[in-house]
Amino acid sequence: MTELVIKLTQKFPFFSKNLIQEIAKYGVVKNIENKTTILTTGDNVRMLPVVLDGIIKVYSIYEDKEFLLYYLKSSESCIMSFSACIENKKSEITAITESDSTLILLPSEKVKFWLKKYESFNKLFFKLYDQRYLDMINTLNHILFENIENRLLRYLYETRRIKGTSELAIKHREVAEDLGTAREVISRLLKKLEKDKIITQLKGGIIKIL
Amino acid sequence: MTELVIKLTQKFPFFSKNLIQEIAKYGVVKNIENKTTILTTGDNVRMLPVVLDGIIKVYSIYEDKEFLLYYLKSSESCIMSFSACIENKKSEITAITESDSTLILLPSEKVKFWLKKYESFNKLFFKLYDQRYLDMINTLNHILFENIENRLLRYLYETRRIKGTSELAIKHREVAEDLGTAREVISRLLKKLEKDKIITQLKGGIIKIL
DNA sequence: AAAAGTTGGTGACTAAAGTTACAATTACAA
DNA sequence: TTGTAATTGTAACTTTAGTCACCAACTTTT
Repeated sequence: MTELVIKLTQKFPFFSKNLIQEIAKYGVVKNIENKTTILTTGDNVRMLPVVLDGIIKVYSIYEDKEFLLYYLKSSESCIMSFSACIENKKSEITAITESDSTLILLPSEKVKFWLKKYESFNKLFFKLYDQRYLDMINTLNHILFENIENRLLRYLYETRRIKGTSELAIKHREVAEDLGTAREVISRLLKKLEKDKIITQLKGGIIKIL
Repeated sequence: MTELVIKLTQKFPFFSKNLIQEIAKYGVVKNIENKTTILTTGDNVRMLPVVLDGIIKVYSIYEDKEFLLYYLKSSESCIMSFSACIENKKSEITAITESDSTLILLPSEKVKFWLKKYESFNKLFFKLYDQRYLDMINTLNHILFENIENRLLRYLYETRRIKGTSELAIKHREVAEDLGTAREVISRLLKKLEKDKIITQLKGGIIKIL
């Protein structure tokens, strides 16, 4: 049993031996370093990326304005790439690694085939769609009915959860883009959160959640 | 060939004869009159509604505040009911008929079964998820980066498209709820659009798009 | 037809967040 | 280390939209 098979089995315990074998055979493993763009709006998607290790940030871009849609973690795939991939459409999103990551790229033809052949594979994507859609409904409600301060707090807590650390090395500018607002607004609010003893800002541009 | 089979064949030309037969056999057709709630947040979903005729409005409700997620038209189904249905979860949405409508209710067990057995059935739901997700990304960008006036215009044009008429019988209060804003704001803006000769407001609460 | 409820119109006010403009600080490279 | 670029801080201002208060018009109920 190769290392890849072992890893795939760990990450996808609900996949059958056969499916794992096929994925290992046709998938292309790639190590990608932090802050690398793996997909941009408009790209043709011929291979579906699935995350083995690392974190990937998925953005929508609308008239030059970014907005964070979701993070991809280990064992997850990007539903927007999935749909672009199986329908031969162009990518509607931009994906950037947020840590050194390992992906496995699955050829779109095989993805379509596995979708028919393996129920567990099929189910995974329905599940991802569902999660992402519910998530989107929440995001939408937050944008509509909550003020930015709460959205910022939510963002900080969520980022801590995803990254697994309370010390977030992230620029104000980036936070602003992720939330679809202006840098000044974030600087102001972070100062306020500091005053309220919810965070501290260490030197080196690190936001520490208390 | 029964009337139902004929109708199903029209609405779902990509479904096989067998699938159509099964749907006709196990589906329950319901005629539902305008403004009827067919599903509320928290309901158990044991039957998946698929629209044969009519229009259905699907809402999310967040702390008493409604927000229009999408309209369902003929040949469409509600992905949120779908996911609730196949995973035995409770509904996260509220659905209300916007015209006298005909639905066919599919038992969740059969839905799960058809999903495996019929590729065309499986594909339909992936397609719906995809459409709805892309739609959501757009909505999100509009909320974040456009002012309410534009969002209102978009809403009016979209409603005209869905309803197939330029004379929309809709209350200001309802428009406000759909867009997640306040009634006064809508009244003010509709007056402005009237001044700008983009709409007129007829008596009886009808908004006519020019 | 009078009363009660619903809907729409509007001015005045408030709050929130986006913008401008620039200063201060920190990081980085020559 | 010194100059340059990137990042952060902040005050003042503007804009947008949400809120309040109230009235008028229209509808429905009694």
